Amino acid sequence: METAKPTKRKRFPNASTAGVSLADVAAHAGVSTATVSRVLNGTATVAAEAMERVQRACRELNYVPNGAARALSSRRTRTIGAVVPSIENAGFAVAIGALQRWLDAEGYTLIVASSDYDPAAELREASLLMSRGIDGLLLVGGEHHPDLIPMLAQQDVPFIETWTLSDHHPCVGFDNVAAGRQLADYLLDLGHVDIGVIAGRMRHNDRASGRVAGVRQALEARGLRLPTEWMIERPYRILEGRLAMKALLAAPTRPTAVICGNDQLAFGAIIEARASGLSVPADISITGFNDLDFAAFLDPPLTTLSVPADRIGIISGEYLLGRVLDRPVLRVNEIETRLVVRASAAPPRKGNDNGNNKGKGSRRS
Amino acid sequence: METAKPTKRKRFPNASTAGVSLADVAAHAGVSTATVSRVLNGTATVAAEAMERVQRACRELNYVPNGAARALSSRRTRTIGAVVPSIENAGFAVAIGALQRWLDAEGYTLIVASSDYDPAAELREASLLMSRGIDGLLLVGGEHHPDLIPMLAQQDVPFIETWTLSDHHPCVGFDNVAAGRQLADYLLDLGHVDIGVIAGRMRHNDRASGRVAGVRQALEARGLRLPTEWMIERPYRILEGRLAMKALLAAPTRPTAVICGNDQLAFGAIIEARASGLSVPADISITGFNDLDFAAFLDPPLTTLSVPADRIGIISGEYLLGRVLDRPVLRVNEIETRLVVRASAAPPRKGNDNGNNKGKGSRRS
DNA sequence: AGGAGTTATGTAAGCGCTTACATTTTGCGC
DNA sequence: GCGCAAAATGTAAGCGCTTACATAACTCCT
Repeated sequence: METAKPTKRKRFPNASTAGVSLADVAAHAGVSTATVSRVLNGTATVAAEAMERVQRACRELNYVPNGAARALSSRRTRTIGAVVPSIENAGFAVAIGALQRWLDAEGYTLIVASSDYDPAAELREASLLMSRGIDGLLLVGGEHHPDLIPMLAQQDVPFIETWTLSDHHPCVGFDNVAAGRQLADYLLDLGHVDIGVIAGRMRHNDRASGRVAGVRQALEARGLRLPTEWMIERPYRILEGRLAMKALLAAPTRPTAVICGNDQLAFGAIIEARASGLSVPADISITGFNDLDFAAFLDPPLTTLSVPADRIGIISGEYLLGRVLDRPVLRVNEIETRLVVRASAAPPRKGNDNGNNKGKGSRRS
Repeated sequence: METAKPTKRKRFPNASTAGVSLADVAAHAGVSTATVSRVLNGTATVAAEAMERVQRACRELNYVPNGAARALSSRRTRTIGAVVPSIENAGFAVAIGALQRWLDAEGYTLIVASSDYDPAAELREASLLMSRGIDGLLLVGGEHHPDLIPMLAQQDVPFIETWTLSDHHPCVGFDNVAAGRQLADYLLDLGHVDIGVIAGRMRHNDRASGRVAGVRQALEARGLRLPTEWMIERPYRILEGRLAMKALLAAPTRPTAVICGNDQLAFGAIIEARASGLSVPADISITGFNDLDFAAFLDPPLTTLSVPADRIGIISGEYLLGRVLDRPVLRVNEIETRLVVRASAAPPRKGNDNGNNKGKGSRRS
């Protein structure tokens, strides 16, 4: 046991060697592997003639670099991760699309995972992304599993919270409470006092919750409140918007205006209102959120709050790569939302005959 | 020079050692790194007691594996790549979403890149994905840059062409020509003879071209043809659908039915038709393609061809991982499309007064 | 107790690339 | 030509993990 014999073993005796390695390029070009690496990465001055020989060798050999080797030795993957609540949500898709294009131009790759609005899933996905190796991580919102941020700190992975503003963490977004307030104030200024809300799922969704809180604030500032039966939560889908509006119209009294958590819910709400014989916005005003692609084309064209989701994507990329590459970055990046007034909201009908007169007294604070 | 002195150098003297390595876990658990690896990957029998010690060590040390090291040594990245024409295209988004969820359940990661319908960009993106390391690649359609397939073969990367059927390559999809023919036959059976087409961009888009070819075949089988001025190409966006319909309505004679390349174009076409004073489908029938989320909610609800995009994603995953893991796979995977008849198409009005009587003779072959 | 076979575990090579440090080459001034 | 400084290039360690092969431990049978 103490005199273990030195042995010579072959590693991977049957392994395929189809790939061209950096060493092959170096031999072909007549330089060291270090010089090949320098040429490929632009990390040092290389004589023009040697550079040309290396580049020709890469072309002639059809060299494809091994990213895992590069990541392992450089301790950088040149990959950014993003965990979003739902990939199919168009707002996130726009931001992700913009981020992916921006990163592409910077020579970086984006990996996207989804959490289905569940903080435990977000933690799990983030952990998986980190074990695959990411140089930075985009998160959505400000509410996470308690182990997530410490884990990112331990692994030294820069992150940014999007669609929200934060007192402590890097962020790009807007004040969701103010956004909700803005929509409610717009309807209140039109003369509405009976305002309902169709929100997305709010559990673990601080953005949706914040906007509803903003609506409540605006109402309370005018001595009004949001009754329980006018507060509906539904997943962000057209059909769910229909079902939510159906529930609102079935309430003992009806609102004259409805603030929807996004444009898909608003689309469904409009369809259901009209199917119920109501005219939009004459009988009931409806607003959306996000100004998705189809919003302008609805009948009537949707009044909605526009969020430049592509800016969120790009600023996230700038922040994360700024951190990776030690560039100066802003911790807080506020973007502008914009109320896009189209035709789905109007002053309430005077002399309503839809049961509102009966409920008006009970909604004053 | 001949007597080079042996030197001892420190690698990364200032490197941060924040990460816990497999060696740390091994030391903590009192086993070799090989045993830790065996436990984590389930690649060999390990005594229950040792396994428990390893798992506890991972938990106590918050061990996060280094994916690059794993990929380099195992020659597997456990990552699948996908190059799609446009990430924001909802049909592709559904397929990608389904693939991503399926791969996630298999412990694999998906990286998505976009080509903007450009074969040169597709080649570039595929090459980048390969240098990052992918175990398989999803492609869209059957038309590619000539260097792409040979490069995949050289790198030994399994691939699959989606949304198409192929005589030579792995594929999952449907016959695009037959799909176009089916839509045209449906309208012809309703009695239409004056049929226009609003297609997506067809250059390097064999799917769109195939469907238009199918429309032409159906017309020609009945002694009809598709006039040049009724063949419009537009990017897949709602606004473009409006512009295309505007062009069709400005033609000397108008079609009584329009086949749109996807539901977004159809949406825009419906809006423009109605803005022009036409009733859909009474004055002009319109069909879409893909049965996107909003199709059923349009006014009138859209008649469209439904493609199970999620099936495309999942079957792609099964095929690619089957290849990676040496499971039996089918080269050709045909999926069913389905004509979803809603309310946007109807028999043509009798005794049309929109100029069609004048053009009828010139469209007979 | 010894031998054979099976199971469990350890050793050490190496996956492909990067880069700190060492060495060589080049250019310039005297 | 020599000396010095700067530029260019080479050497070799090692990033963290996997796994082929070697060795040790265990079990069963005679």
